[in-house]
Amino acid sequence: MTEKTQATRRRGRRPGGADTREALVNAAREVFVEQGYDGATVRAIATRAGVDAAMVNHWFGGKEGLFAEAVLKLPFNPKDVVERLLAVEADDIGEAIVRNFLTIWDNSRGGIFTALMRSVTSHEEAARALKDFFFKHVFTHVIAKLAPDNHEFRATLVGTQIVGMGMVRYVVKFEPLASADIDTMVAAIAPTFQRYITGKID
Amino acid sequence: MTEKTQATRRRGRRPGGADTREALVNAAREVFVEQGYDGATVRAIATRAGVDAAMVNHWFGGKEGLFAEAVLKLPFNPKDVVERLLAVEADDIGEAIVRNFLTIWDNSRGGIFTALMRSVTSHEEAARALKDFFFKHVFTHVIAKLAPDNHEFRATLVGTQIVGMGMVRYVVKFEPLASADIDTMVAAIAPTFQRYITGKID
DNA sequence: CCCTGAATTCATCTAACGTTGAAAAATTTT
DNA sequence: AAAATTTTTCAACGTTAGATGAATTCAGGG
Repeated sequence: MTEKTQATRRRGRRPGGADTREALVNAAREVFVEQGYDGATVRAIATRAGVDAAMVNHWFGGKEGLFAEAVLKLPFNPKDVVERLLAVEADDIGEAIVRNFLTIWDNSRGGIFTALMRSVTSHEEAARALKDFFFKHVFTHVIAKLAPDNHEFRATLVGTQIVGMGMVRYVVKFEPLASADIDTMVAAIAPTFQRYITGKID
Repeated sequence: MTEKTQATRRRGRRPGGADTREALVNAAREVFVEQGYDGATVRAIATRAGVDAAMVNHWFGGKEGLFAEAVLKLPFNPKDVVERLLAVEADDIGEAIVRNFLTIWDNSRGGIFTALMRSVTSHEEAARALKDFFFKHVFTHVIAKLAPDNHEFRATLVGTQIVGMGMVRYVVKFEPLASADIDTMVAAIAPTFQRYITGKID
């Protein structure tokens, strides 16, 4: 089995357009998701990418640089989400939030969300990144348009329910919520978002 | 400087009733809070406790045992919380939840909560502990008494908002929510809990 | 078609980790 | 008070991590 059709890897530059850099970023995303920052080893990432561990240093200056590139550089495409959220009527914003985020996160079976939370709880830089990027750029945008007052406080309230929803569904995986279909989640949670954005909060 | 008033520590049993075990548990709680499971080193914990790292093995069988003892053994006294929550009227349960949890957690400036989340996101055992212990024993108790139906689903909904509240307030520390006083938090979030427990969710 | 530079692997290096076993001192038991 | 037990430090081991420098191979410009 596993007949050696290829010669044993020799050193030196590899032929063809093999994009080592991209292979590393993809592998890193996977391994960071599965293992967290500390648990993920440079060697494991390099092995999965099919290259030598030294390439991490060559291309990213080290593990930290690869992490910044692979995990902190948005796996959740905020532009699209913001656009879709800005398109809905004020009364439908709660439902839109639940649907959009659950759809995105369910796609990776929660892996991306879990990785983000692992980073946020274990990595100072990641917590700042989430704060500045996610909340400030995504939410105050949407909320400044729809909320009557207290934009910033309302944005943080929305944040609590978003993060909590993901934590229970993907990280702690508490049933029956972890397996609930999206319609059920919408019925239960959308009113919370709706009130945090357009309702009375004091 | 640093005149050596004490003789250099010699080996052998120390005189007096110095409780090494307890010193280790306390130090471990601090270091696990600050560094998470992987980041916390046995040596750092032992140094803070003022003893040798080998004592961790002697008293707890290893790092894992110390973690179980220091972090997984309830820093939140569930008995008291459950009692207080069971005492309130059905219509006041939302406010009671916000007040009780924020009061407890604010006491440690969020350190205990942060440690728990770090453990939950990085440690399988901790996630299970939170699930079985916190949700099942604490919430289904309170909720089974007050909720009309769907006890388990309602309990998980409550969980989402509790965890999210703590994550934004203590871990990500997003303002203005992180510094909001408890009355403000009650006004904003209590209705969410109230609805998750006694309201319509489908 | 050579020659410079970029890409890649390999073999190490150093540092840090959790753990262990033996030695020594204090306490407890007999 | 001698013997047995418990507590503690110390030195060291085996592992594993991220990083590095030299050697080697390919690509591209003149």
